[in-house]
Amino acid sequence: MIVTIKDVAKEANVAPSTVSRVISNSPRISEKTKKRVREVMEQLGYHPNFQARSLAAKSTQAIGVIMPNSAYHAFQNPFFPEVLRGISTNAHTNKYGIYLSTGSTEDEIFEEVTSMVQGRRVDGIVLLYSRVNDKTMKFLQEADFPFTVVGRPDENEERVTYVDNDNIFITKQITNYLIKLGHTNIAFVGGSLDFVVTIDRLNGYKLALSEAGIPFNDEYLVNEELIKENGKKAITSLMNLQSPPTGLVTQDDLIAYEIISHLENMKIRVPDDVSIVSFNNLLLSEHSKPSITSVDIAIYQLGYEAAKCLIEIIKNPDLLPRRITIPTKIIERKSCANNKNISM
Amino acid sequence: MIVTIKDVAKEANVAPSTVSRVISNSPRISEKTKKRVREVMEQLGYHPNFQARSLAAKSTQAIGVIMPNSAYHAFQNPFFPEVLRGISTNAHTNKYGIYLSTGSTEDEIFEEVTSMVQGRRVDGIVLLYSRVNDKTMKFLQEADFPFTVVGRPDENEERVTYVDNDNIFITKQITNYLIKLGHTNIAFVGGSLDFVVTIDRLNGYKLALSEAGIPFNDEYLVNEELIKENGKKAITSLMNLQSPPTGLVTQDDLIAYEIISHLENMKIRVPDDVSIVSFNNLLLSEHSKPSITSVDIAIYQLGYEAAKCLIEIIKNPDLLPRRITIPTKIIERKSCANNKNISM
DNA sequence: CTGAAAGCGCTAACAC
DNA sequence: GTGTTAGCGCTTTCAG
Repeated sequence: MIVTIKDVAKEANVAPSTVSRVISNSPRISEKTKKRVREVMEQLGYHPNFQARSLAAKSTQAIGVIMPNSAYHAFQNPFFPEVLRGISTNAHTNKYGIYLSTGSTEDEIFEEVTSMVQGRRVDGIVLLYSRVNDKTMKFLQEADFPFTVVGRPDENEERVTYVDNDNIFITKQITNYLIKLGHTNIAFVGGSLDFVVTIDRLNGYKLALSEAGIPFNDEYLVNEELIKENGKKAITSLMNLQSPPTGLVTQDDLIAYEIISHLENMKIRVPDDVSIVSFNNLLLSEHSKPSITSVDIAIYQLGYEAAKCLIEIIKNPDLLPRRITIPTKIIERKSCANNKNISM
Repeated sequence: MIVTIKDVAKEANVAPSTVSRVISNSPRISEKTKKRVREVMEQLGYHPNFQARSLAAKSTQAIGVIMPNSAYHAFQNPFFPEVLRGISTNAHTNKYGIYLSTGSTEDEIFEEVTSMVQGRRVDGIVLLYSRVNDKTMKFLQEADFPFTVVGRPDENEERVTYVDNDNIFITKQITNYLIKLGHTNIAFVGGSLDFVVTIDRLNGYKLALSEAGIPFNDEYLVNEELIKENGKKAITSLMNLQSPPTGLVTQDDLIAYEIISHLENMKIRVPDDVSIVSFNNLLLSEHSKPSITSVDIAIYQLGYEAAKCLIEIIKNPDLLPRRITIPTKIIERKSCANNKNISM
């Protein structure tokens, strides 16, 4: 019923190894026999068995993608499909399949990764997040297993290959943009400081402030999670500060929309009263009211390069680690205005 | 370096077959030896090799998820991460992995599916779309390979297991909602008629019209793709009809946002001048201006059930095909109003 | 209750 | 250029 390499070999009057070589298109086989074997394969409807091939060749032709499925990384966020699309496009052109893992907790992720690695389910792994002191990443390093990460690793930066934006720089830029519009009371809305991306962006923000001689005020630090839990409360308390912010640096357009909605409920207008800048430049941000000034971080590219580097490493494990920086672009729209209070 | 079942066997003074039985928790092994073997496994850091197991047992413990990566299925749409989350949650609790395939064209998808099936990469497949006359689905049926689909199959409905909303009914309902508000000029914005979901929803829409005695006008049929390509043009020509619509039934909140944005540019107010209803109930739709009345189709559930049914079929191939209908809910918000022209 | 041994379908030396 | 053969690591009869 199942047609194997032996059946093909018999039918084509060659040895199984010859068929195997035809499959891998070995140059040591004459075009004539290649042609004949391929015809038989076609005729018999032969398809190589991945498991058997993996077992014998010790390569699975699949890469694992670790995608945190947590409250932190809101799943309704288009970030993930977009990176995935990048990864899968590259993987596919290199004939690699994608094995997806979505753990909810750190332990679950760790468990899945170890079993993927030890059980040889995949040839390499791309990590879609970078958190401080991550045992999964440590495990991967210690096991010397091929992996790349989307984001900057917390530790051993020089020893892992990763793809990232220059988050410090770009956040400094976008904060400067607000400063140049006359804003000095600028809040930073970000995710957990367990994630390196948050740390980097916060540093960029602080850098811009300090270069402009604006003191850092930690009342202006808002945790994204608080907004997701109870946005109204979080925004209310922010705007009820003695000197409420007139500018907001947000990490994600989705959060920006939500904040704007709450502000409007409080009769605070964007951009008239408060200016807001954000990241990710979702398609939608062009059409929202107001349209949002957002940093395009080239999500697709991030995924594409991460897969590309990973496959290079798989093919040549001695490759030196490297950092790929994906350029970003500030897309200026209508969510920012000059600070009205500038003369105060 | 790699610890195999033999190493464990030697260390525990049993035969490899015994270790194998311990792994599958065979009742024929005494608790005593189970315990001992497990200790050795732990101590040696043993992890079973998936490939070898698959090859010998002819089961991969992985399900394939086919996700069309096309312009039609805008990838920035949160639909996919959300179904995926449902699928992966269920798969994971059943100890199945997820193998992802994202083809861009019909042929690419077909190619990937055949190779997944014939190459025994997966034990079953969930199809994340249903299109008219789909050769991939036909192939799966003919090969008698376990699969489920999210959406209603075009053909052989009674012979495949699928998970869907009652799209005809719910679209009729939501159209009725508009009719009850006094709208008679109601446009339908939908995707390609190659997709069964579009066909069903269009039928629901037509049903509502006909029951209300409103003639169907095909000038009110707008193709979603046109909006994605050139929304401005599409909306302009719709609103410049002799009698422009005062109500809109849209297939996706994302499209709704975009339409609203174009309408506002034309100084047409939502909901004052035009009412709009939509599907998917994205998180965001609560915060958009105006907030959108949308059908919650329980995307997560759709995925969860599709995976559940698939795994049941894999475990018991003789199971009869069945249809799972996931209930929907209309979430009323602020994008609709009574028709001002009602007295005209 | 446990062991021995024969594969699963393929690849990769090693021959010739 | 092509064939022979010995595994890859596991499961599964069949014995005992």
